[in-house]
Amino acid sequence: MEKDVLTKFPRPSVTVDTVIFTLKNKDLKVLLIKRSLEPFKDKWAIPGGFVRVDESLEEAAKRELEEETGVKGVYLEQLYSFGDVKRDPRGRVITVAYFALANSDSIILKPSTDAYEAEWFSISKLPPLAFDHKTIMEYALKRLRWKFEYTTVAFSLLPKKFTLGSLQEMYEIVFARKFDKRNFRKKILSLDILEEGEIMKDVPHRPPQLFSLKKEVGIGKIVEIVKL
Amino acid sequence: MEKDVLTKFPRPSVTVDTVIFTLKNKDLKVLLIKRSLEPFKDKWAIPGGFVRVDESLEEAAKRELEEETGVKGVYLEQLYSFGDVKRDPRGRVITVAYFALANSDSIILKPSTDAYEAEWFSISKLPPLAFDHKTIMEYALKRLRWKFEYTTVAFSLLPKKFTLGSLQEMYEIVFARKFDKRNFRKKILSLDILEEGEIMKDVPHRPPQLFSLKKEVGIGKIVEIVKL
DNA sequence: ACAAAAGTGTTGAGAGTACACCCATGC
DNA sequence: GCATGGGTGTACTCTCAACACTTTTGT
Repeated sequence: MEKDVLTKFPRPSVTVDTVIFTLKNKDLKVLLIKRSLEPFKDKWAIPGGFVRVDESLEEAAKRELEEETGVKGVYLEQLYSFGDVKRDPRGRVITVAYFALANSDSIILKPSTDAYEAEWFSISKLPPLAFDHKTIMEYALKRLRWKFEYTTVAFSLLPKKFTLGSLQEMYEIVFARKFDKRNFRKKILSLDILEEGEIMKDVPHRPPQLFSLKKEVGIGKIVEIVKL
Repeated sequence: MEKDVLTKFPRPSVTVDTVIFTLKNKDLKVLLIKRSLEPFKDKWAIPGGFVRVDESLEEAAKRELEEETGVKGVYLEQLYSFGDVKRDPRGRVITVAYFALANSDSIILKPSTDAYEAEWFSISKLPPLAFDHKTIMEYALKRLRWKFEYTTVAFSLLPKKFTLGSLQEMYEIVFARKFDKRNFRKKILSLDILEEGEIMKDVPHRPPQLFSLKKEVGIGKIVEIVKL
């Protein structure tokens, strides 16, 4: 009797789709895969797949992410669930979207196979996307900017040790605007979330101070990084 | 062939659960229903139900909400999706949680039936909850406070015309602290989101100015209402 | 007259913004 | 010596926070 209620209703399929951001060549990029099957054959899509019965939503997202990028331990958070009746022409499919931030140095993309091609796209030059993935992408970008403004997630896109210059450059890429160098540095340092490391060597200019995020701060902490 | 992929994986059940907040007797309340069936028989739970194949997630949440409270047109937004493997002992059930804000004057609770009882609980005196509903509730409360701080959603809990006093009282209830009257009024008025209405009559004290939210502002707009 | 809530201004502290030049290194 | 990013301070403005008394009405 208890289980009856679960079988009484037709069940939708559930997928997870993960928008994976990285920073490459001074540009903000997302990973897309080219579909090799109908529907939307040869269109680009956000990587994802079906949730298995023995894994949680987050586990599913992590598994798919690792399958696609060979990377573990990236920053991952749930974005939103999309469940319009007709979002997938094959039938009723609800997707739980995630967004991830990966340091591009640590990513080893699986080589493209017959089954699919994967490629990094600049967010300013996205191709047409399958399903409702354009909506998901817009949602992810909004969330990314918000997270950059109010939390420490940005540091997950940088190596452990970084310069204030590279941090500022990253913010300028994500917000597509310049910040005043003195004000930016003053603001970041006043947050008391960084600790000094060594001085970088062998650079063709004045050697910069390296910083790292204080261990006790952690990724994702809310701190109002940038007040525009 | 296209449909094969949907049947290849066992499909989970999908529900929507909606945390419905209201303001009653100077207290922040949520609507809970008492379960009449196992599992968790006689425990209190967040109202919800299964998503039908022919309705979107939001439509499902609206339908359930109307069934429970007889109210349409309340503020409703998606909260988060919870999908731990063992969150429901009956089997794999993923729930998409919503949160809603309803003006208590406009709510007509369905009378309790054999099937279930519904009751408003003060958020400071919640009973033990079924499933993972405690987690969902905590999540909803966090989101509520955030939304009050940064957006205009609060106005959906008030009648169309309200006094600054009642607005401040509501904020004090939600944040469980006092605000300075002069600073609060100054801040709200400086946002330029209100318009003046009549003067309230027949009150046993100085008659207050009534205000309403400017039509062009709308519920949910981001404005940094309160900077604590 | 008194109870009850409405209404009203000023000041000091801290944060945000605008702005320009010198520094240390590799080549 | 020159190209390249790194590093630094001040003055103005604006917002936030603290704080107490008078007004208008109904009873």
